[in-house]
Amino acid sequence: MRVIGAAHGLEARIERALGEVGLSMAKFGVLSRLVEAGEPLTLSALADRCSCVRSNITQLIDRLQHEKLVERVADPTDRRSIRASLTRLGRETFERGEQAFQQAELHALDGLSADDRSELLRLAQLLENA
Amino acid sequence: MRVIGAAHGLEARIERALGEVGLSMAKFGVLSRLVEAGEPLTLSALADRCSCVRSNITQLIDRLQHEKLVERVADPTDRRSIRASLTRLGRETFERGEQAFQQAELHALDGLSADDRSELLRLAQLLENA
DNA sequence: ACTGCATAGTACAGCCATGAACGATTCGGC
DNA sequence: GCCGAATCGTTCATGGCTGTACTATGCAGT
Repeated sequence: MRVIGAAHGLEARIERALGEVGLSMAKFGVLSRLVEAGEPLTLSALADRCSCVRSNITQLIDRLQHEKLVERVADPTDRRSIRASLTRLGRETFERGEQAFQQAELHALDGLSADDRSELLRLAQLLENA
Repeated sequence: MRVIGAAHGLEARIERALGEVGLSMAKFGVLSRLVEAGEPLTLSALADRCSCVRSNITQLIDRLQHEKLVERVADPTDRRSIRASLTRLGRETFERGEQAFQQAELHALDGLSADDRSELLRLAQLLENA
């Protein structure tokens, strides 16, 4: 499936761009969800929004915490839960990642006309709901 | 990037289909290259054709060999090289994987018209060469 | 021949993702 | 109030992928 190969190429480009600020797609995804939520999120909530399993989030947060981009904070209303909270460094790193991401995105679509882009988006949505 | 999400969905479907004959995309890819080459390939050649690094092939072949789908055979002309050779079981498993793969591929594109499919292919190729 | 360099495969460490199993907590129904 | 079911996060095993080192071998050029 050629489509998959093309997508892998795209991913690699974005991954490379994010790599320059020390992020991966996975880490950037987590930071994005935290930023857009505007408040610390439960690890389960994070797993839902990242469309992955909870054990994956555990590891991702482990690494992000180790890099001081997020913190684990207790949830006062449910002692089972742990919330991931963005640190200042995390928020800053996200913003730099955002720049790199958008730049890579634009650069990747250089060769496509505006019509092509909207057509591509339409087909992608069609595929997802099939 | 919505396109990447759609591609992941596709991959998951194919992966599930291949799973029913005990294969993954990665393993199926290796078997495909061996079948299309028609002869045992060195691990480096395999890495080139699979567009991945050699250490990845080492592990993949480890697993395939463990499942008796391929064998490691010495290369008489270069004592550094090791060739991966399809077993009878490997060839049979590939053929069953081929069926599952094509079926999943067709099923995934159910919702697209013939025009949409060729358009999708065109855009994918455009993206790859950008 | 010998030395130096490229190549082949592997070992190892790390990242990302999954699924199964587990202890801790919460909650619903009785 | 108590018990069973659901939920929370973690751990472990497995698989796929990368990049870096390392050994063994081949291939110059001198």
